[in-house]
Amino acid sequence: MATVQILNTLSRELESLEPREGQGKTLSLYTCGPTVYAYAHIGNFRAYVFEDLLQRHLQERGFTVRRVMNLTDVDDKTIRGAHDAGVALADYTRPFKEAFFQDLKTLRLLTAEAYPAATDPEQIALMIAMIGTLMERGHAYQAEDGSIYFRIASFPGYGKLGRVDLANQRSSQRVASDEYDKEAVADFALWKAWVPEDGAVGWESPWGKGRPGWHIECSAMATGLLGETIDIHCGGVDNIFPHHEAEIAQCECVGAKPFVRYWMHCAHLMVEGSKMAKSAGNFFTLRDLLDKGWTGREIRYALISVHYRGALNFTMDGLAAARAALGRLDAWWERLTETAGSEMEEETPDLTTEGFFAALDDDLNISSALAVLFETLRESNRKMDQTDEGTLTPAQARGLLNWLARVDGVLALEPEATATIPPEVEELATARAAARAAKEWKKSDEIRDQIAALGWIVKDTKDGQKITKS
RNA sequence: GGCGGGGUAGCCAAGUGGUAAGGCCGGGCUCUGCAAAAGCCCCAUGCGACGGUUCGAUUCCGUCCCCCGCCUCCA
Repeated sequence: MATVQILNTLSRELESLEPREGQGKTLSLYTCGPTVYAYAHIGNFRAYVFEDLLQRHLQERGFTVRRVMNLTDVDDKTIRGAHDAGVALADYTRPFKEAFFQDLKTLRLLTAEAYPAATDPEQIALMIAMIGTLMERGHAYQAEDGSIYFRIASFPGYGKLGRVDLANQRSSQRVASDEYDKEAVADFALWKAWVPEDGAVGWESPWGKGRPGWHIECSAMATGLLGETIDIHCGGVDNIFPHHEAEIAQCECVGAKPFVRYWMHCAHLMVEGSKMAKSAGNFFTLRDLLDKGWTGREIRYALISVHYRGALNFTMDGLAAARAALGRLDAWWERLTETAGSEMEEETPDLTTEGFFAALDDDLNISSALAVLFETLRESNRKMDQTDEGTLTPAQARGLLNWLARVDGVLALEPEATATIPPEVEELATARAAARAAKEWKKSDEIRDQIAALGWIVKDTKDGQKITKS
């Protein structure tokens, strides 16, 4: 059995993914979710698609994956958004949460075991309890503004994930302005005391009314739902520091040792060669792309086909390339299905197909995996082109289809269910077939135009007409 | 300034101390009444630059150039 190797951000080394003692083949996976103050953008989805690929491949390798993803539904941006819209916080975030779940479906992302939200009462209670423990142990303190801060000086391990030496940091201007109450500039908020701008948003706590800090949210949810030690924790590289660093500090000071065994981070994406930014006009939500006519699976392909640790340059050309590649895959799939016919016995063709999974074992080397897929496509097509003894047998085609089903368990790129052809189009097609049989080409072409006018495309193949939606 | 990722054909992108996967585009051919689709074939003397080690380097070492990210709440 091959082992799955991944690059652990903590060690910066390739490590074999092994479950904990006594956990059988179960791995827990915590993934940082969206802040629901707006529609998630294509950069966010790059991370989610990477995590989905990871989960699916682990499952293919026989692991049971317990995954949790959080929803941040209270922070400065959501509060400001609700205030500007003149609605309650929950009413402001609800549509974005719903949209998020729709988007997950569009991109064919597996559903997590739980999607805890920061404002869930039980999560707030967990966070308060955790902060209480940190206070008792001297890892946190209340500042003059009433907020609770984590005392970084009390945790020597701080900086180990991001390899950050706090003594050697350039002081940035945005730190200096409002953080006047803290013992040290790097100390981060665990509990933010209520201020008038918070309006109706706030929860009672032993330290007064307020709301949780961002970092404590993930710490509480992760350990609360998955246990003190999490196997894998993922996110974007920008979360390494300070977010994940803070999570480690909080959890390990409360008792989890270690908090996370394997950290994995994906690189950012760029759009048309530059950093995605609203001001640059290259900022896309998933919806924006759907409106431009791209499909979820095309976007999924474009996002999944570049190794997660490399910067991904997301472009319209890239989407077009995804569309073309998928079209080729679809045609092949269909051809294999026809060749296999009703044959159910499978025969393993003489092609090195297992390399697909072996490539993914190597830190999710998707490029090599896709290379195996396309090489298999070409070689089997070559066989199907041959009419004599070199041809692909139905049993071999069945074998390839079974392999393809496993491959697609990981890639999730199967064609959309074909739309049913309306009766009037069906009738026209029959008439056209008759005209073609009679070699009445002009009539045949006219009917083709009529069918096109109804939104369908006719293609003549050696096996007769094929009708697809335009 | 510190830390990290990266520079491979028109575009995207693997990879290896021994002579460059794969995808898209492009070209050719096959199929075909036409069209479209599809299939097959072809497409990097070279892997940011310059040195060095080596029988041999894109791959190792050194120097340099460029791009991107993080440095306190952005995937």
